[in-house]
Amino acid sequence: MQVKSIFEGINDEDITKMLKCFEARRMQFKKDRTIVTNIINVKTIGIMLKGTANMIRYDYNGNRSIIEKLEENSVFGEVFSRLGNDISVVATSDCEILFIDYEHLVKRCKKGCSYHCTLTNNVLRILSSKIVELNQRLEILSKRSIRDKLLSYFELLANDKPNRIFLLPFSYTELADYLSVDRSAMMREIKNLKEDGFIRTNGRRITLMSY
Amino acid sequence: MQVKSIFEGINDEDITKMLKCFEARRMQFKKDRTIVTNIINVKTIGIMLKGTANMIRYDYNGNRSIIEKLEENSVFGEVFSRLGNDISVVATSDCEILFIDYEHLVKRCKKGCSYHCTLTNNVLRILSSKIVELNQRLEILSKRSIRDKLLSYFELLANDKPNRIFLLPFSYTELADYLSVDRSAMMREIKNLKEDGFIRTNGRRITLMSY
DNA sequence: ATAAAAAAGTTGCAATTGCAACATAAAAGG
DNA sequence: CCTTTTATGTTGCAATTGCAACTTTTTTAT
Repeated sequence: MQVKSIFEGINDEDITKMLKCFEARRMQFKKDRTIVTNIINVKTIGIMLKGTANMIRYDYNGNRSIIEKLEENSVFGEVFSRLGNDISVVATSDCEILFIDYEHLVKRCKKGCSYHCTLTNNVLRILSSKIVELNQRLEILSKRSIRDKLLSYFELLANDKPNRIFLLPFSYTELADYLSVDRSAMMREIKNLKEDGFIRTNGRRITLMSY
Repeated sequence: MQVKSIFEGINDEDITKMLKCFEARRMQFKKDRTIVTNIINVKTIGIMLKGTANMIRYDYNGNRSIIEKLEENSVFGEVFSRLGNDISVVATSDCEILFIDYEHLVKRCKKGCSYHCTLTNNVLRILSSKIVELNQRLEILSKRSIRDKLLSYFELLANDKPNRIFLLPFSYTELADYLSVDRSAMMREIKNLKEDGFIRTNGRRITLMSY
């Protein structure tokens, strides 16, 4: 999530107070370690303080799906995504995560601290933007062909970039898992898109040609 | 959405007060009328008081996607779904909808009315359950074959039903649009599923056999 | 620096899917 | 009640996709 995190607009002093009040836990994970088994079945949310991770799922055929890419300040957890039994979060770099129980976050403390209001609004904003993201992803996955999936994803990435040049946030292998298609079929389609003049590529730097 | 609506847990008297405070508008729509053009580009949310509707999108190939089925007490709007330029909501029966500006809903009024807290928590709960729904849909659409899409959707529907018998909430034509697949290919696959003993059907009443 | 591992890139082929074009059944509308 | 529309059900065929099996390139680790 691109959001400045849950504590945006709250001063450091208050954040420190809250973290104590919420019994927040700070944890560190090495690259390639699985993060989420620690918080499963609990209404806990994680805030990525440093590093990156992928939220992934393997289906019974062994196909990997990348559900979400987590970056700095990303917020994740069962409330934000369906962190079901078969979903895990794997660190793609060394990272540091803050865990907070969702209940603490939402249930206003009796003192009615002023910053609680800001906090709740932040959570609302995060949930809203999460919904927007999910809908974008749905729009992509609802395309019937690999070509259309690629094009609508690229359109999303190129949208606000000058000259419609953007950097793919994935490796091509990961991109296939993100789009839920076979990697080799996707590579073939990318080649076709290049030949048909829809895109130009230079590694992960892609230019989406204006039609 | 299955949620009891935004006002759950708030007494009728307070609701009436709030509706005035929020400048809520009540509108009626005949079957097959488009609802959403009225609220587009505005941070307005709709609460379905009576009737049903579909949230749909047509892509440039003319394929219809059913994004969501709206029922009584469903809440919809840009905050809850990405009601973009190409998305519309069409009444599938005569219906009555309450429109409220989202800003009013979230921004606590100065008086700090007690029920505002309940309201905010309700909105949070609705957004959370919306996210769960979107993730379920994503899980279905991320399946690589029509067969797996059907099976995971049926699994969802059968989950809490006795004998795993459930009623399809769609016509088969709509189901194809919901799963983003070709209708005839889907019908063929349903036939295969029957022949292979995975399901039994009687119209829209489907039994998902235990494996 | 070099070996090992991962990613990118290819290709043939079989399986699945979408498309078009139907027939039949059911529902809606007057 | 009859007509018209919509939904369901089928099928052949062409196009797309997934799968498997590779080679080449790039990255990572020692």
